[in-house]
Amino acid sequence: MGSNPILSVHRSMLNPAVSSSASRPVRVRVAPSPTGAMHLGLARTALYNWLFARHHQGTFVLRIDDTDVERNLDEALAPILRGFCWLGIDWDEGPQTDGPHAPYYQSRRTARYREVVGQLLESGAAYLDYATAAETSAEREAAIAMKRSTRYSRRWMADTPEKRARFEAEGRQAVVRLKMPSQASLAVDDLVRGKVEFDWALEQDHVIQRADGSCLYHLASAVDDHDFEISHVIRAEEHLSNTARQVFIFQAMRWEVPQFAHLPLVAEPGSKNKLSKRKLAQYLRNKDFADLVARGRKLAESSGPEIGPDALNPVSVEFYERVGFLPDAVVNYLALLGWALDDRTEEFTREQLIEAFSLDKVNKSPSSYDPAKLMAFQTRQMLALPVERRAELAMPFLVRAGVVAEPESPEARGRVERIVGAAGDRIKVAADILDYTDFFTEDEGLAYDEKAFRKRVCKPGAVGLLRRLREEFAGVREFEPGLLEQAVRAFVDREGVRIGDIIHALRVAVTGKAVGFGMYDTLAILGRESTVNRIDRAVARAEQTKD
RNA sequence: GGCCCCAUCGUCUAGUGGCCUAGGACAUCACUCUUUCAAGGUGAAGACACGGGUUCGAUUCCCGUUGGGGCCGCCA
Repeated sequence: MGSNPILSVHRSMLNPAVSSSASRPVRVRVAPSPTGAMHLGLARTALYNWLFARHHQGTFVLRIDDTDVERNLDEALAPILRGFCWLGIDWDEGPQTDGPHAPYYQSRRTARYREVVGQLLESGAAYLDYATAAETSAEREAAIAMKRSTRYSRRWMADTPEKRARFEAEGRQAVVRLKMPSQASLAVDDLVRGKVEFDWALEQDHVIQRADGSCLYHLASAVDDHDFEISHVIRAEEHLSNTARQVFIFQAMRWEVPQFAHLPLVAEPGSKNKLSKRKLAQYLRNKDFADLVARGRKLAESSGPEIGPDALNPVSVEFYERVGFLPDAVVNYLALLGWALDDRTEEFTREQLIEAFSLDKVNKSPSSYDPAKLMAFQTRQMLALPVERRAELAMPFLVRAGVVAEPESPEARGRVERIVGAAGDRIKVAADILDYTDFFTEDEGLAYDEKAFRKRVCKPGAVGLLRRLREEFAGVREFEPGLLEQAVRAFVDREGVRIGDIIHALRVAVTGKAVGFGMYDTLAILGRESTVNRIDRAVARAEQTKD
């Protein structure tokens, strides 16, 4: 049908694309419903809205879509607000800050919604419907079974006072439905997708108000977008099919329709399905995702039960905060998940992002969340931080794990700085410090990797070398990496062995493990006393196991 | 099933008719450095879903096919 140019010209004349010609001040919003956790996808949508607002010196509104009042608002909202704060996405109007259109909670705007419902009813754009929920769902199922359109039959529509009286005599209660047009179509000029068309006849007569007078999402959303003077509705693609019925409300009310921009979905690792909080078990099959989750588990082990399930789920923003990601790294990664400036720029500060961001460079196809790539941004930014700062970020994890006492001593601080310095990019997120708590354990409590111990320390000749090296260490002027290296090199020369012949045994003796940081850094962190003690202990242990 | 959307390396992407023997990043692999593990250095492999048009010329425009996704609630 689109192949006939005359027809399409004709059609587009009948149905001019919806677009606001008047340039209004930029006002955007993100409208989370309080579900108790901030989904990564919401974070990305919020970020794009925020960047768009900041780029255009517009206003970023945070509105709480809590028309479904079953949940405890405060409890469910706090983690979401916290997510915004942590990411550094600040809102100009919304909870706490308020603003000219307060309140920004849908649950407190019901009077206004009812007013609009009244007007819609009056103009004939909506009608009273007396079907029960059971009746409509039975009808819908029958339609599906017969492979017919599931559009509501309007069988219980009360379009005359008589019908209304009759239904009410039956004890029925009315909901309010939108009366969708039965012909023509709507073309929406989407800022990322271009022209999108909807056939009105296929649109459902959506319920906008329940029998108890409470209003539903589509109505509330349209009313708020109008009342809050939202100029651009930037939201996820899952809302694309909702657009027609919302535009219908705008048009019925003769309101100026905002511009729409539908963002590609944030998809699962390695698939195009919508990323979901509930599919954690499945995502664990992805190695990079599993690595992330492992960090959360490690953290939970070390710091006890105050950590809830959302904090352990990388689909939720809270996870990244908990395990010590840098918010800027997450923001940088998320910005690039569905948007790119050019063929090479990947690192952006917030300011650069604001400067560079535009909707016309947003992609159309879903983008899979890739934990490995996020980690690359994180590692890069982490390593760019001075060692003092990284130590500062790591410290709370050690305190919570109970290996550093509070208030921390200058000695502890110095030691953590040395550990962080020696660890280099092995500490990618702040919680990774938890891999190195052995530096804080008592010498007597050091556990050994048994396999490594046998291979390295129980090796013939190793014990003798360790004994003599211990004496060497006892005499080193200062336990400092450079001097330690000199001492060890001199030692192996004297012994006529290669450095590899002793260093592995030494590593296992003092750390219990086969792998670790640079040997001299390790020794310097441990200090003379621990080094000597640990060698003694390992030597004794090796001699015992020999028998 | 209906409607809507989408389609470049494994992943994120550049590309808007000739600059493309398709560029970058992450991941992968190899080599190198090395006291281990990382990191670093060097290099390699790796994509325009398919079929028709339009055009002197298609990754790029059009149509179709296939594939993927979203929505079809008295949820948001």
